Amino acid sequence: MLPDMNSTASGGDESQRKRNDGIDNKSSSENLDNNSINNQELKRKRYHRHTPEQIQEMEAFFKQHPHPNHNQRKELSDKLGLEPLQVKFWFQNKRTQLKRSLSNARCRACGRAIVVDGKSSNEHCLRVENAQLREQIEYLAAILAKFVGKSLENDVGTPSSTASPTIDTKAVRKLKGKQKMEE
Amino acid sequence: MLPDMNSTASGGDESQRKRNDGIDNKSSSENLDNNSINNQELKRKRYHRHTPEQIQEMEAFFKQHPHPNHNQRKELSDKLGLEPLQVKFWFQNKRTQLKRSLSNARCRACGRAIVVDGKSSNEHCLRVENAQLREQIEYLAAILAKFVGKSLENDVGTPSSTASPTIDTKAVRKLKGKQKMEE
DNA sequence: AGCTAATCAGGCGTAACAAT
DNA sequence: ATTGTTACGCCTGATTAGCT
Repeated sequence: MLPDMNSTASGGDESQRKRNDGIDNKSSSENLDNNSINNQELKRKRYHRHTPEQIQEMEAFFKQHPHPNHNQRKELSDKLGLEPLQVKFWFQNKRTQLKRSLSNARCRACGRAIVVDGKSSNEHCLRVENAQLREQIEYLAAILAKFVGKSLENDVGTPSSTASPTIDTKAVRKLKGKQKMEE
Repeated sequence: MLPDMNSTASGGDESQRKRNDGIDNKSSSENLDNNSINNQELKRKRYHRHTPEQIQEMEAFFKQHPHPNHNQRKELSDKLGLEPLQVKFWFQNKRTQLKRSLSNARCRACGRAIVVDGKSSNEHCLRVENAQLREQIEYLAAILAKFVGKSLENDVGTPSSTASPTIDTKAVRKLKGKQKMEE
């Protein structure tokens, strides 16, 4: 099923596609390409679920190795009749899901809570806080970078334009909520 | 998904190596395993540096827009004779580099071993690190305040208040990845 | 609604390589 | 040997498409 991609001769593999820069041109109907339908019928995003066996097997594997490497993925895909890429997707989504479910406990005020794989909640809280702090530093640094230009280098005395909507980073997105970037 | 971009038909490209956007194939190794001996020559990674003009131009752009969107990237690639993907890479690398240079904090009070690759980052270290991060934030905020004056609405100086639902972010991820599995 | 497969853009780490 | 630059892989988080 899935197409495969890749193709380079060397062997490798995996692929991930990327499409490009073009943004979305595709909006709209799925296939509008009238003339070439021949492409691949596979391409469609047909909804489909993996069989219970496949899921079971993967789930079992997941318990031992939440982060399979390419060999392991290949092995699995091979055994289950899925493509490596699908296996990869599955694990990714699984991880996300797991994480989401783990974070229902709240920790914010650090009132004790979840235990993330064996680490004490205390340590965990510190780590979280730490991560947040770092994020914030990143955020600040980003803004600062915009004002300053690039630190050393020529003079930087002209921030003149105050309006710079794009500051980026996830921190910003997170802080500001959603906001499309324009420009 | 698939296939790519043009893959089908087009055919021909080869001239310059990668043209597409999607580029991604190749295997390579990740960390641990590498058994294939056979491919070595194929994998050549043609190395080359962009010309001073290209760099200069991009750098200039970077100052104004560290995060160019597709259009901007395309425009640049067009003007400079690079592929969009290369431009993308360049900006990515540039951002990383900048960030690195901005954060020289490191854990010095703690004794310098910020990440002990085994599993022993104690609470103490975390706490110290934490304090330093706060200090750094304060510092950055102060500088920023000078540039911005008063237009910041939300206070930046108070971390934990920022709502970020995600509990484990990069810090955790880093730890997990590095230490494979514990326990 | 709630799930699940797949996609996209971006970040991090790192391999490959050139220059010092 | 170290550092800097280009390129790439894998990952994550957010979204989208398609069921149930």
